[in-house]
Amino acid sequence: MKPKEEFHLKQCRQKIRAIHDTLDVLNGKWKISIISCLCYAPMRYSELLKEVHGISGKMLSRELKDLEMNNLIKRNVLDTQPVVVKYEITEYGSSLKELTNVIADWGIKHREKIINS
Amino acid sequence: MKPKEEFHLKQCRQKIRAIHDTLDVLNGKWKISIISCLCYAPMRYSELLKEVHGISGKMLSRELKDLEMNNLIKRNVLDTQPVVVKYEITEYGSSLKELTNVIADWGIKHREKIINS
DNA sequence: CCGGATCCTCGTGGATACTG
DNA sequence: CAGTATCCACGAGGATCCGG
Repeated sequence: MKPKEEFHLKQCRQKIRAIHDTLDVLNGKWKISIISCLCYAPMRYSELLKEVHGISGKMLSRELKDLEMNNLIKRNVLDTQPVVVKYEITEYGSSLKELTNVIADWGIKHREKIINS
Repeated sequence: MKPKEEFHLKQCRQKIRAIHDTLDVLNGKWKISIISCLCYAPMRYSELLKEVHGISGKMLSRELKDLEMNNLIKRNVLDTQPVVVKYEITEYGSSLKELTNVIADWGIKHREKIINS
């Protein structure tokens, strides 16, 4: 193998490892949507349940717990009656905003392509 | 609700729909890695099996079939003995390159953050 | 070498009912 | 309102063997 190819291959492997690292944190089909949603505004549990279309209550609470563990979102319990819980994105979580934008942009293009074919 | 908030909410919903569209095509934990790999060079089945670390043969062939159906990659059977099969990225598939870069970049940052904490 | 077929396991995820 | 608990179905995904 030529040195140049070998270099490319090394880059490729590093990239795959990095992608795997990201997907470990954002696994499942909901987490990116939740992050994207909370990038716009803090939201309550019930609001997320409506906005993230198709998610069930169990999955939402599970995913929220995961995201909180990874310090991507923050859970705020407001001291009211009845209880109100607000989820908001952390500073670290907002570093994912570009990622969500790129994914959403491609989705829009893809949808157009499907419709036109 | 104020008009401005309502506008934001609309944007948010559209974005979530777009994200879902993308994830429908790139579901599972392997497709993005495969795409990223083929962005570097066309590869054979057995090469991908080594490069995409952890994937099993069954999953690889299944994912490749999915990606081919969505016109993101192309399967080339070379007329040799024994048979050689090369997978390469299509023009449409290469429109995902930016996406893979952004995901990989975040993965690298995230790994650094984990190590430093 | 490139997979397909088969069998098996386990996690994902929905539905529903229930608690504070 | 904001979840938890339980039950259940289904598909993801691994292991292994087989065929062109």
